[in-house]
Amino acid sequence: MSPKSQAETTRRPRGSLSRAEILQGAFALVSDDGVEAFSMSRLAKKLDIGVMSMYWYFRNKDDLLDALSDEAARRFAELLPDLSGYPWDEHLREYFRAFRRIYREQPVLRDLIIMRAPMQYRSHEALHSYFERLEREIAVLVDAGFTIDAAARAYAVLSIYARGCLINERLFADSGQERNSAEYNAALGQIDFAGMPYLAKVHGVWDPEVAMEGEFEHGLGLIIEGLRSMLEQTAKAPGT
Amino acid sequence: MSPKSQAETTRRPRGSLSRAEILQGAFALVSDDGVEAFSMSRLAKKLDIGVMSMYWYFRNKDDLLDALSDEAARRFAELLPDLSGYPWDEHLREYFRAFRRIYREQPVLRDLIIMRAPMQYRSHEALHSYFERLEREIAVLVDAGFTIDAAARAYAVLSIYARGCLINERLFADSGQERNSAEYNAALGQIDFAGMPYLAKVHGVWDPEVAMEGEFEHGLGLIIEGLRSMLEQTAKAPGT
DNA sequence: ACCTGAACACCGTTCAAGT
DNA sequence: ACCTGAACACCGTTCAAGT
Repeated sequence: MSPKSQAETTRRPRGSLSRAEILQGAFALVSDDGVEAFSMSRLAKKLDIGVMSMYWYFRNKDDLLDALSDEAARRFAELLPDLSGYPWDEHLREYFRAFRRIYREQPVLRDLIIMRAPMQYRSHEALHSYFERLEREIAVLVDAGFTIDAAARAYAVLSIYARGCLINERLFADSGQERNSAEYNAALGQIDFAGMPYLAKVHGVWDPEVAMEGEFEHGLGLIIEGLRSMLEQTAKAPGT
Repeated sequence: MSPKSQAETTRRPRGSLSRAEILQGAFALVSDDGVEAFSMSRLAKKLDIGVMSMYWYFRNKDDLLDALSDEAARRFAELLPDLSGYPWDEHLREYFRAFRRIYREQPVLRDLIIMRAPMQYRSHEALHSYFERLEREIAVLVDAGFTIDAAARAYAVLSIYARGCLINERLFADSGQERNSAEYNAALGQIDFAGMPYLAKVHGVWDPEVAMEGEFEHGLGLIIEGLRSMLEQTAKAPGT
């Protein structure tokens, strides 16, 4: 009956398993059910192996997830579009729009990269290609007149902001399902906005659904505007 | 010998337990050992009660943690300084400096508020006092000439940025201990910066320790600069 | 109404094998 | 060298009591 009935007592031959096969299965599992549903037992069952077999290739669960995040970071980098040719401000805007779009379209990548440690590039190759990307982004800003430091910091600020938005959206999404929309809206309905004239006019904005859409774009514009203002000031200042 | 020897067979009297006592114990436990170390069993042992006793007051672990976050949000609000009297830009800067300082000084609050769902204010009172705070912050910006919408969005952008920085610092802190500093630095050492002239000059900045300190301030200044620039443009535009 | 223990289905990992 | 099952110490929660 079960597909196992044949293999019930068979043991996998020596070279039949591999790091790559485990990672591939893990990626599929996280894709389908999310990181929080991922467990060593479930992966073992999916791959039809003993749980302990994976401990030959990975020290522990965390080590496996780290390798998985590294793989996710590689896939993410491949999805970034080529944006050469834009002026610096449009370049930044499009870069971080693409950044957000990719993570929103592929929740696996978001869960493995954004929601886990900020530095996923543990392997040498991944780290190298990350730095190359960074170098190109910094170059765009330096060519536009920013100092190297200002360029690096600008990229960092925008990254943190974009990551913050994605984390916010994620946390809202999975807490907002049952308990919040009910309890939160009930609590919200009871609020008396009489003493809060300003909030009364915008409190529609605090509806998560409404807020998130415009929010990211607005902050992106704000930070780029700050950069433009900074650039103009330093351009005037030195004089000679 | 053990303090339990007396009470070994005694059963707690009816009114001896309370929501407040459980939350207090839970807060202490999370303070001491962090959220990820928190478990129902540990809390029960600490309070010297049966594990199931807590399920009379809370539906489940998540429900308990939600209530705990609500309590944490209340404590956070009390720690915010009064900043009336500052001009709008200095006000924003000081507000979010205080925001970050509190969470850095009290990791419990950070773990319970920043690292969990973005909307912790489930109870009516907590939500109300949050909105009152929001109203005051928006008022500062509206008085300075911002539209209500721009003011609300400005606050949201700065919140997301500040939260993003705190999350980054947190994730770095607990992943950076053993595995990263060793493996990451090893990988970093192998990188050939020959083809990356800009990064070669700033890559000290990417050392987490160095980066984090100036990073927050820089982004704060950048966003406020963007706001100033926006304010000047709208002030000129309408004319009459 | 309030507190509890036994039992269940999970989890990650150690250890001592098997081949 | 590579794969495995039994066993351990945990976890959250259901259920069926106790008082």
